[in-house]
Formats: sequence, C-alpha cells, structure tokens
Amino acid sequence: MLIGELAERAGTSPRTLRYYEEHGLVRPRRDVNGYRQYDDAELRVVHEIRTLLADGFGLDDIKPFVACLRAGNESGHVCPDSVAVLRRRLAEVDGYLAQLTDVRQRLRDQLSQAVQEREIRCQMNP
Amino acid sequence: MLIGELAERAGTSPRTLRYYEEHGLVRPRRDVNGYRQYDDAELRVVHEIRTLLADGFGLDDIKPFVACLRAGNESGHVCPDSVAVLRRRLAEVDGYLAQLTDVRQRLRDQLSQAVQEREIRCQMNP
DNA sequence: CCTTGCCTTGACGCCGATGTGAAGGCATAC
DNA sequence: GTATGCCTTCACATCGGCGTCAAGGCAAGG
Repeated sequence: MLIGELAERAGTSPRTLRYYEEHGLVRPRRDVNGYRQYDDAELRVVHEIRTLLADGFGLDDIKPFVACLRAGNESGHVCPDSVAVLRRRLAEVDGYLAQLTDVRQRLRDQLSQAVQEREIRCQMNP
Repeated sequence: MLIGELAERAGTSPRTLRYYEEHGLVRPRRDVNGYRQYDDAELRVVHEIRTLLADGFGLDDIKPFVACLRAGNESGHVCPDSVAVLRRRLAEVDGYLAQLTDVRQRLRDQLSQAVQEREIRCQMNP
C-alpha cells in the first residue's frame, strides 16, 4: 500500500503520515523506487494515532500506545506505559474541566448581572 | 505613570502592554520624550483585559469590554456588544465542556478496561 | 564623562499538527 | 514524445500571546 492509499483509507493526508513517520510513529518499508510501502497493520496504527489525537493527546504521548500495538497487543492501551499516560491525561482533563467549570460560572454570573443592570436602567428611563 | 510602573502594578510586562496597544486595547498619551504616559484609569482597563484573557477570551473578543469601560460604565460587560461576546463564549465553553466530558469518559473506560485485561493475565500466569 | 536604568521601535522565536507550495523522479497510457 | 498522476525531499506559513534579544535615546547621579 502506497502513502496516498493509506492516507485516504485513514482519512488523512500523505503529509500527515510523513509527519508521523518523522516522529517515529509509523515505519513503512521502502520500494526500489524509494516509495513508502505500508502493510495493512499500519492502518490500525494510524487509526489509533488519530483517535488519541482527537482525544487531546500529543504525538509524544501516543508513542507508548503505538509501541504497545506493535508488541502484539490487541489494543494499544493495555501496556504499563500507556496506562501511565492515560492516568496523566485523565488528571489533566479533570483539571481543564474544573477550570472550564469555573469560567462557565463566572460567565453566567456576568451575564445575569449585565441583564440586571439593564433592567435597572429601564426602570430609570421609562 | 510610565509603562514600567503600570506593568508592575498590573502584574505584567511592558512588552505585554505594548502588545495590547498594538491591538488597540490601551491608549497612552506620549511624553515629550516619546515615553508612554498612562493615567490611573488604564490600570482598571488592563485588569479587565487580564481577567478576560484568563477566562479564555481572545484580544479581539476583549475590545468591546474595554470600549464599554471607556464609555463610562462601571463594569465592562454591561454593553450589548460585550453581552453578545459573553453569550458566544459561554456557548463555546459549553461545547468544550461537553467534548472534555466525552474524552474523560473514554479515558476512564480505557483505563478500567486496561486494568481488567491485567487481572485476566494475572489469573493466567499465577 | 560615564554608568545605570528607564524608555523607544523592530523583529525573530515558541509551540504543534498540518497546509502548501517548489522542484524533481518514476510509471503508465496515449 | 508527452501528458497525467503518483511519489520523493526541503522548507516556509499558520495561529496567539507574549519572551527575548538588538540597537539606540534620554535622564540623573557620581
């Protein structure tokens, strides 16, 4: 499978696949041409990468998951390193959630306060 | 008040204040030197900017709030434009919260699944 | 006069995952 | 031969809120 085909099958671009390779996440063989040649297992790997990216992981965080898959495991998140990353990310997400919840509360407060100010002003200029 | 003093009083840096000015958020007079000269009201403005930034607003979003303050209002979020931005941002934050909540759920699922796999493997290799 | 310490403008660096060319090689079909 | 459509590497652009030099002006005190 050439890079274009894998890109299409994975719903991404050749540029992106080369970027993953540059960061050691994907390792194609090379044809006599110099063309990258991927086997079917790489599709699974790329899907894993994309899913984790969508969940907010960085490429560095994703490495253990890929290694775990390559080690023959059915899923990438059963290995100790993956679990460590999962825990770290979970803590991060909890932090963001707390922050966002605070922000949301402040926003609501400010909105309702703004509305009140308006009502007061309307009573003053009837 | 010179830029260094305002920066210190606002808990930020001269570079940052110049950046705000570049984006039309702060408008100092100029001394004969060419030095920026700020009056005390600007401290309030800078505080508003910093608070909103901390709540995730971009500099463009903040403009209406500053304008509202300059228009003589006691708080920057009572003007219609500010309220519009507040609403938009609230919707955004709700979106992020939903997303993060999903991610969090997936993370927890993957973690518990990983733990289960482990237990199974331990039973197999006692 | 020289140092110190403020100020000025201008411009590049960062971070991360990609887009977007440029310039060229290879393969297949006409 | 040439048109098409893959592929290759190299390298700059994006977004935002600054940090961080660089090179220089101005003020005040020794």
